[in-house]
Amino acid sequence: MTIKDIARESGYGVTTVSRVLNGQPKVSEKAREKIMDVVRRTDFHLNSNAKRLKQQSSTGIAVVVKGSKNMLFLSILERLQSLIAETGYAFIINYVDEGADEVTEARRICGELRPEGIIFLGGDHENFKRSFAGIGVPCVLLTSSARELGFPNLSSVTTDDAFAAECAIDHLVALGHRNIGILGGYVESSYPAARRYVGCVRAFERYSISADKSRVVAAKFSLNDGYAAMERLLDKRPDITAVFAMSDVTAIGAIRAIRDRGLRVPEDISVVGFDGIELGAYLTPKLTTVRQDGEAIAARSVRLLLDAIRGEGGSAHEVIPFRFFDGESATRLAEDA
Amino acid sequence: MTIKDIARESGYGVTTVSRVLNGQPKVSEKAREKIMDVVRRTDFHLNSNAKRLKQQSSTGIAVVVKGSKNMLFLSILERLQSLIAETGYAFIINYVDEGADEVTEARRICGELRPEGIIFLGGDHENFKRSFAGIGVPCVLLTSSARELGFPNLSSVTTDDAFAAECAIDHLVALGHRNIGILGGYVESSYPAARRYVGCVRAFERYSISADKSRVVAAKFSLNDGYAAMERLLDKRPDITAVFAMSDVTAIGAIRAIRDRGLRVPEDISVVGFDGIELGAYLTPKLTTVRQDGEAIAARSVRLLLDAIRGEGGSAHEVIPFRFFDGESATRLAEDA
DNA sequence: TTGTACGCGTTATCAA
DNA sequence: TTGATAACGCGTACAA
Repeated sequence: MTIKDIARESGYGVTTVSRVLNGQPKVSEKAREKIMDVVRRTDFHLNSNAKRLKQQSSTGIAVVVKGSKNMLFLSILERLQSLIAETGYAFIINYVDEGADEVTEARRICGELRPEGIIFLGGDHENFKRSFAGIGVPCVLLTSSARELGFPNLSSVTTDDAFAAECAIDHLVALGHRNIGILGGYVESSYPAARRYVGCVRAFERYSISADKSRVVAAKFSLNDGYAAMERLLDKRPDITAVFAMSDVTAIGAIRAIRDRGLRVPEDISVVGFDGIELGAYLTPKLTTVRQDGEAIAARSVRLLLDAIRGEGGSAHEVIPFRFFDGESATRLAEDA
Repeated sequence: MTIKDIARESGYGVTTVSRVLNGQPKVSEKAREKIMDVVRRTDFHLNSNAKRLKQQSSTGIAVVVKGSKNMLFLSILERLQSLIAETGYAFIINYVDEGADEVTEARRICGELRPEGIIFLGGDHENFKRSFAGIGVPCVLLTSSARELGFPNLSSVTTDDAFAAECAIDHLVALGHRNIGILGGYVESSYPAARRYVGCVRAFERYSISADKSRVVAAKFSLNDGYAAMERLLDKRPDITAVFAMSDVTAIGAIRAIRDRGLRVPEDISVVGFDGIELGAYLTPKLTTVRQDGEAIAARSVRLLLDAIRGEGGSAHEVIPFRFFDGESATRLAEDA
């Protein structure tokens, strides 16, 4: 069943059928009705491969997700999909492992699927430096600033990670904590993790707290990595009274580890997370955290990408405001501690 | 940049280039090397639109997800994506709201994107009865049996929902509970919810417990719906001592609601969930639940779909075993209660 | 082993 | 307002 069949069936030519199907003007009402009639009767749909081949356009918008355990990504992803669905683009999703090279993967996708644009949900700057030059379509990197990468076709939307982390540490210090552990992402490969670490150090310096490496343990943003990292931290520094986890899932894993050691949260160890996933407010204690505005991040990034696809405006690097959420998982340090 | 350019550049014809690019035999080693050389140098990729147009094939495998709040779906989705990635198909994802018509949506997708097959993650039998006949490609429905729908191109992979729910109730009864509330999905539109309810009733009958409708509250599978449903249940039946929630996220929402009323879990109210999401074991108390084998569900469904796409084997309806996970959120009914 | 030429289904151009 | 026809880039009969 092709446009030719519809043409024959309706008594019109293929051009007219094409016009009707694409809602173009310059078609008589009579022709439109007659053709739509046949189309409906036969449940005909345009072949998008042929259409895109002809129009030199492509499959849709590809999303490359790095690290699927991160619940913030999941909520952003959901938002992205509904925003992209509204535009009529297909939504092609690809998960890559946290250790994988998302940019090389994106190049492969570009070659095979020819997306109009790519959204990177998480990404390693090193990979971008090494391979991004080969990518021609507009891209947006989320939760990691690409400003200093300086690619003309790469925008980014982020939270001010350093400042947000600083706020988290501020909060803990204000509660009397000075012996604070950090469960981080991998600072070398994760730009947000690096920024958050910078924020921590900045706060420590302000309070003249030594930024002791022995209180920092790297962890992927997942429940079990948070758990394992917290165990290591407790082994190395049983004296800590508070922990800042660079993602909420890490924090949740950490809380489980703390409890499995027979300690309480927040009485024995205060925990502050990062992300502000919906789940946090359902936990007991409610997770104290820095809330990234996933909705806004998704909305802005789609906006930037669509503008870039339309050729309007070059690359932009936006910073979305965060909010500190004062939950119950961090409390004042007991006087006698 | 097309294969013509590569042909010209390499001094060979398009056929040879095409053969090399598709790894076909009947090409001299010299030609292969020379051509691959040019391909690499120019970073050339085949145009998938043209390729698929020619091969009458399509975009990839579409996945229609109904109800994105369900964390079990998320883990299945992740698994699906990596399995499908291995096959070389593109992975096209579409979320539809829990109230929406996923089958009509799938028909739209079929028309526009021409996927080779469709995986439905959740779905309403009514929608399938009404509109599925228009879909020609092989499909698999997950977490809801399509056996009685009887479509030749619709397979399904499920858990034995009725039996699993029965086990959950058994567990509660064994702990001494007889006044058990149910936080369910919408029985009219969700087949798994209906099956789970059947299992509950079956268990109640065995123990001569009245299956009182006043102890049943419908809820979508999300945190806030679980919360709201539990509030309604507590209003209607403050005398319940245990709750069976038809999904883990519902259970987590319910636990928050119970605690916000000043009650304890499990001391005052025992809670059993359903799904067995990874998170459950990180909560305090650890969630007692029925664990669906998401990994196996994903693996089997991809297998079934690929077989069907290759024209091997018709529709099949598989049931994946579940395991009861005895956590800490359900405990023995206090004697004096 | 290699090349020529055609057609996949659509849209764009141009003439009617 | 309409229609014939030429691309779009690829795979593949068929010929060499």
